[in-house]
Amino acid sequence: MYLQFFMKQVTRKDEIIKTAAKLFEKKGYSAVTMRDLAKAMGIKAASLYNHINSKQEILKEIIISLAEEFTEGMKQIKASPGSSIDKLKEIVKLHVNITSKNTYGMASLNNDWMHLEEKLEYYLKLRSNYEDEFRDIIIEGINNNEIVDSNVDITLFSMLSTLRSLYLWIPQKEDLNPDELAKNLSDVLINGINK
Amino acid sequence: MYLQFFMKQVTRKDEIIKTAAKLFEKKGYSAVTMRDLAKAMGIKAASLYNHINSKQEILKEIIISLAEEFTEGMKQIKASPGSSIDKLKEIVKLHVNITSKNTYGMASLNNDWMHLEEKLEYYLKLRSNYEDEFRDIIIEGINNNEIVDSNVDITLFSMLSTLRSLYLWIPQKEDLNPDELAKNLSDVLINGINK
DNA sequence: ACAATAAACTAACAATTGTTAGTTTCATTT
DNA sequence: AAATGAAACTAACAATTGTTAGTTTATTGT
Repeated sequence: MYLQFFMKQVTRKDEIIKTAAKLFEKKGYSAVTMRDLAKAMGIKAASLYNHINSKQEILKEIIISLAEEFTEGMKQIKASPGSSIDKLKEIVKLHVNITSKNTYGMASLNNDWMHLEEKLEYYLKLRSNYEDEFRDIIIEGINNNEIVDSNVDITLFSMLSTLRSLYLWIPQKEDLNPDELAKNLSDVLINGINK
Repeated sequence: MYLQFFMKQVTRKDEIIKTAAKLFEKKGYSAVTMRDLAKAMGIKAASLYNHINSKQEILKEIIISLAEEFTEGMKQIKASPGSSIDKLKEIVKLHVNITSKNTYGMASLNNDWMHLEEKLEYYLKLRSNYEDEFRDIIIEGINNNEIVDSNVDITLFSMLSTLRSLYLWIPQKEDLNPDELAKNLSDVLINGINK
């Protein structure tokens, strides 16, 4: 393959994972059978095992790679210059970008993480670290007099809930491009809706 | 039973539904077996069928009653006097109250509605009506110059996402009472966090 | 004491589950 | 032409699934 030097090869395994994510989004991990997945791929269930080791592994690949993307993004934002409000805007962008690229996977991340088993602990650690660093930015903003001094956890909760639900809304709003969505969303989240 | 005239009787079926909701919250509808549910009730799986007709029925009872509660609440808010902002505050209260009373059921409402089958269409209708009336209140507020004229759908999305995620946060914040939570939440959602 | 009722039980079922073993097909490389 | 390797296949498995039928147990009202 003469493309492999500058373009990441899409393996059969990748296709299976992508198709699985689509099915998981509709019915959830537990309700999707290996025969459902095989049918969606146009093959027999047993053939899937030439490419993957287990159903579990598919879920793990979907969720952990996304969780690590968020971790990496947060690390960069934390290290960046700019005000706390700027950093919050960057977090919004991070969520919009990752979710736009992989809405199906985000559904699994949000709804099926409890079925991770061996990787569950690792996932929970990434998630709680992420929330802690998010909270730190809010606290920093309050101390800098940039952010209004209301209940920190409620502020965090409100922003995170909205950002985590993005996967539900982005698919049906194709007219809005990611940059514009991120801008509008930042406006509402940061400035509120009161006139 | 001399209490039945002023207190609603708690039947065995009610206990099963309540226990099921707890299990569904942890692992999702599909991953919970009738044997899991029976074990949690301290009985055998077959005994459940003396009280319920099917696994499906349990899910239906959990979700539809909640959906109808929201529909009824929205109806009252719509008919109430007061500004659009007042109505939005009432919607926040509605969500906080219903979710506080039944966090487990709210998890099913959010994550397992797609498994409703016969009642799916009815549920989807209630939900889209609810969203429409929510949107109408926002639009009314913009026209009255109460609410800032940003993208209506993004405003709706942001508020609804936060309110729908309440079931994830209320259980771990027992110190905060519902009224105070509703007040703080309204503040953040309506006035934003910018100083 | 008797009958009625609620709520549990045992035993079993047909279907579906994730997965394994071994085999075949077919395009590419030697 | 022969060998290789990727990717499909058939057939089967042991376990688990929701559910039914028929029976036993305990409590309550007459």
